[in-house]
Amino acid sequence: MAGLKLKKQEDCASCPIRHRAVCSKCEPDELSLLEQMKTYRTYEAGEVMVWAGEQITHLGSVVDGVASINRSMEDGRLQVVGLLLPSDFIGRPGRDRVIYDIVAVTHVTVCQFTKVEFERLLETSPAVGSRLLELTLDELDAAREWMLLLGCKTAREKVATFISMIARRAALEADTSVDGVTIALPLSRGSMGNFLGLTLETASRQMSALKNDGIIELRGSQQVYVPDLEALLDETGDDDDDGGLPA
Amino acid sequence: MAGLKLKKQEDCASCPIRHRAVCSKCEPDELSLLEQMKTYRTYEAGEVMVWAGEQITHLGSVVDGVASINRSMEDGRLQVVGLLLPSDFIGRPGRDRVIYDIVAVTHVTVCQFTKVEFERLLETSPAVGSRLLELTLDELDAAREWMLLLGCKTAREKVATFISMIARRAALEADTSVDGVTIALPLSRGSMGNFLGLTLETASRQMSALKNDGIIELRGSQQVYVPDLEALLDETGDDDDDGGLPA
DNA sequence: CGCGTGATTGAAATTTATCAAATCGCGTGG
DNA sequence: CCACGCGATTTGATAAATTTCAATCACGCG
Repeated sequence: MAGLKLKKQEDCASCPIRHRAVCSKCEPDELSLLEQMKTYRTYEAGEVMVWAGEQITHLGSVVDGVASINRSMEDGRLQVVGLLLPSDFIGRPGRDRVIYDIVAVTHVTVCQFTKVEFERLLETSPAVGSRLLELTLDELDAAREWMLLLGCKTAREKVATFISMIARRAALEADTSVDGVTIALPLSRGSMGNFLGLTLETASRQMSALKNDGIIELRGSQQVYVPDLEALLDETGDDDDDGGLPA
Repeated sequence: MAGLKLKKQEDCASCPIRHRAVCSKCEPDELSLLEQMKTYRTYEAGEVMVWAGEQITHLGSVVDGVASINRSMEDGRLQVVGLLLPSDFIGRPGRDRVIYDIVAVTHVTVCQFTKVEFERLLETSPAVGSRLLELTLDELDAAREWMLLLGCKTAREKVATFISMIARRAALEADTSVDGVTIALPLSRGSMGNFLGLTLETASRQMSALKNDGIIELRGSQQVYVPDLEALLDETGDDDDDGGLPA
C-alpha cells in the first residue's frame, strides 16, 4: 500500500489544528488521553484514503492538506460532496462503512485514532462529543450551501463561488491592506467540474470568461490572482453584504 | 400569527416518534425531564415555521407532517435543501440563527423545547447529545446523497429518484405481497422542482414521460401508482441491487 | 527536443429553461 | 345542478445554457 507512513510526533499543545479540531474543547486530562491514542499518517496526492463500502477501522482529523469526499454512480458519473480541510473530521462514529470514497487531493497528514478507542472515548468525554456535533452541524450547513449552488446557480456563478470560497480563506490569512489576493487552486479543472456539477470543459470556459472580463487573472492554470474580491463576489450570485469582512 | 396552537399533551411513552427522535436513547429519568420541558405546537400547510436570519428560541422534533428547509437567493431562486419528516430534529443548538427558512408543507405537529432549556439538558444528558449526533450524521448523508442527485443526474433520473424515495418508504409500511404501491406526493410540482433543481415544467414533463413509458400511473396530480418498483428503480440511475429488500 | 498530461477553444448536439397557451380539478355562487 | 373562476398542471414552441466530441495548445519532464 503506497505512501503509508506512521509516526507518533509532537504533542498536541503545538498542533496547528488544536483549537479547531474535534479535540478543541478538551481539558488537559482528556487531551493526554488523546495524545496516547493518536497516530499520524500521511497520504500522497491522489491516494485513496477510504474506499466506499470498505470497513472503517480508523477515525481522525485532517492536520494538513486537502481531501475530497466522492460519491459516484456505477456508470462513472462522479460528484464531490465535500472537501476535507485541516481540522475537518474523517469518518463516522457509530457506523462501520461509508458509501463514499475519500481521496487525498494534495499531500495529506491525518491525526488518527482506532475507531474502537475513539468511540469509547466518545462515551466518556462529553467535550469530544460536543465538538464533534458542532463540526458535523457545520458540515451539514456547508453541504446545504453546496446544494444551493448545485441546484440553482449558473456555471459562471458556480465557478466564481468556488474561487471566492478559496480566496476568502486566503484573504483572512493575508495582508488585508492590499486589495488583491493570489490563490492556489487545490483542484484540477476536472475535479473542479466534479465539485461544481459541471464538465471540465465548462469549468475551463468559465475560468476563461472570468479572465476575459477582468475578474480574475491566471498565472498558469493553478494560480489565480483576484484583483478585486468585491467584483468576484458580485459574480457569485450571493448576497454582496457581509460574509465577515466589514468595510 | 396564524395557526399557533399549544398543548401539553399525552406522555412520551405513547409518542409515535419515541423510538427514533432525539429522545430515543433516554432513560426514564431523562425522559421525564423532557416531558416537563416539552410543548406541542402545530402549523398549517404553507406556514413558515422558521424565518431565515431570525432569532431561534425553540428547538424540537417533527411529530407529524412534512416540512421543507429552503435556501434562497436574493433574486428569488430557491433550493429545497432538506425535508423534515416525523422524528427529524428542527433547529441548531449552539447557534441562534439559521440561514434558511423552514416551511410546513403539510399540517405539521412539533414537539418543542426552549433553546435555553434544551441546551442545558444537552450538557447533562449524553444520551440526548449522542442521539442528536446520529441524527445529524444521517442528515449529512442524506444531504450528500442529494448533492449527487443535483450534480449528476438527468431530469428524468431526478424525478424517478424522488418518486422512488417516497415509494420505498411507503412500501415498507405496506403489504409486501402485492407488487404495486400507491403513494401520495407531499409536494406540488413547483416544490418538486425546487427540491430537484428543476423548473416545475421540467418536473411535470418528466412525470408525463414516466407515465407514458408505463413506469408510473397518475391518479390525479398528487397520487401516483407504481406498478413495478424495480422498473422505477431502473430509471433512477442508482445501483439496482440492495436498498434493503431481499429477493 | 519530443512526448504526455492537462487545459483551452471550437462547433454541433442535447438538455433544460423560458415564455405562452390550453387544460384540468375543484370549490363557489347563481 | 351547472356555469364560472382560480390555481395548479400539462403541453407546445422556442431560446439559452451546458454537454459532447474533436482539435489544438501549453507546459513540465525525461
